[in-house]
Amino acid sequence: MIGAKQVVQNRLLAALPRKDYQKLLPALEHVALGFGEVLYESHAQIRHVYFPADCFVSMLTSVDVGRAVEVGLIGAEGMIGVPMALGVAVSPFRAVVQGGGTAMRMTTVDFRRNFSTSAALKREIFLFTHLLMIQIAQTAACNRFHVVTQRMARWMLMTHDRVNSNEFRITQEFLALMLGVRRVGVCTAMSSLRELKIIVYRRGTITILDHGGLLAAACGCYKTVKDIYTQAQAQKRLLDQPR
Amino acid sequence: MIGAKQVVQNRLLAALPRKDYQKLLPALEHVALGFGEVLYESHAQIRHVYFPADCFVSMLTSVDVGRAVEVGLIGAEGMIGVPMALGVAVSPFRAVVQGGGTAMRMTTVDFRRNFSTSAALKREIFLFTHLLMIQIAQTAACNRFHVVTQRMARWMLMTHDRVNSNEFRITQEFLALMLGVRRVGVCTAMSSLRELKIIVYRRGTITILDHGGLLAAACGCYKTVKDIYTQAQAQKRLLDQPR
DNA sequence: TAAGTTTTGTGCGGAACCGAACATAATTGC
DNA sequence: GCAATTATGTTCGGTTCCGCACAAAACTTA
Repeated sequence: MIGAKQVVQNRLLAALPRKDYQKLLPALEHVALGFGEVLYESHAQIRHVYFPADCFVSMLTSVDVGRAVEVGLIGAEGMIGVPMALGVAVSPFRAVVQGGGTAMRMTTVDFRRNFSTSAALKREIFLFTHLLMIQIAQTAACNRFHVVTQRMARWMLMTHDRVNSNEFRITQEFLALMLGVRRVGVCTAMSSLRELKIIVYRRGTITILDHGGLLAAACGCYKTVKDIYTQAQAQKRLLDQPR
Repeated sequence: MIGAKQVVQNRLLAALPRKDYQKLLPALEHVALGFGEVLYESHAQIRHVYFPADCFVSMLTSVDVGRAVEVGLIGAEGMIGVPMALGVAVSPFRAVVQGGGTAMRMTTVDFRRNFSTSAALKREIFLFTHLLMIQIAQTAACNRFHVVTQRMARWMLMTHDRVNSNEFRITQEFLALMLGVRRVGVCTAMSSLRELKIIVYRRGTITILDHGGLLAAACGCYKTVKDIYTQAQAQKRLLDQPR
């Protein structure tokens, strides 16, 4: 079981050279994160950075009072606490655990020390920061142009990539909060996908039946961001080879 | 005239200690940027980073084909080419000069060298990267929740801050492209602000009459982001004092 | 001054979504 | 099994914005 955890661990850490990773290990703490857990409140001090293993986390920006929308979704491919890499210890976003699971975490103090002494860690985290920025910007455009069904399908695909399963737990109410729409809108969109036999669902559990159909139902924003992530990984492997 | 340019120059560079700035100077080139000039195409190689003096630049993200929306607006407070600071030499966004003027620029080669050897420059640029990320995320939320008039008023306020004038040139057509709406929508929104005596305009020129009124017409997103920028500046001054 | 170009204004039917309220179904706790 | 709770489904009037088309006004150029 411990061995298994080592295998499915955070990909950002996994990409580090063994030496750099060994140096980090003493500062890393294994934690279990439950659904709905709030890692950062908006504008609050960051105490730990998190490297998701098999959980994933929503980054939310709020406007006015009470209204919020998801601007980023981070799983095993990244880190929660990107501002720390930019020298800021305050999170501008609310970070909420969307899918429960485990993660490695590190205190900000440990992070600062390790970050400044590991060029490989810097490289990985800066690249991820760049990718996160692209994801957020694409979400901005997506929110402007695409209808609920498309955006919801995109959300399901992004989630699918992060849970590595065709099934995941989420209520319409919660999904509506992420997309910043009424639950009624999600309800309508979900039944339309069900009629097309793209998904099935019952009380808090969604199952993807037709991945291709879901891709077709989603806007291009999913593919756009995914391709950029994939490309970045490919280029990294290319860089790693000669060494 | 040369002296005047030195005074109104880019605030990010102005915040550097004299020593760091002197080191940069030989690599900096003064350039004039005209309205509509494209500094980066989306997904294209970055050749220079730009430090706006009295011009400002829109960052655009596109979806599908032909449809795009502004996700960030950068003036003298920042730099164009943030990905370079994250080790990426490709711009994910299209960068278009929105208000003509002058800027300092530096080749990517020079930037890489100077960036790695100036802790102060790093600190400034990383902080700005953080702020830009917040601006983009706020735009994502704004695009989701706020109506055209509010978003347009926000755009005018952001532009006002960057041109330091109550008057600036922009056509409804162009403004519609930035906000990702029809020109008709901008037309309606602008006439409603005119009726309220908040602005006047004629053929490509907008004049702000009532700044407070414009603030009230805009959504909170303007103030939210502006306050974070201001706060970051204040904290920097605080840090600088003891030295 | 006249013609051409650019910019701004208006009208219309339709689609998507909102707020609010209420109805039904599945699950949990007693 | 029954009540309470949670989740999903449906309806309705109203608002905002869309695509499209066309008209009017302002500025430029010959």
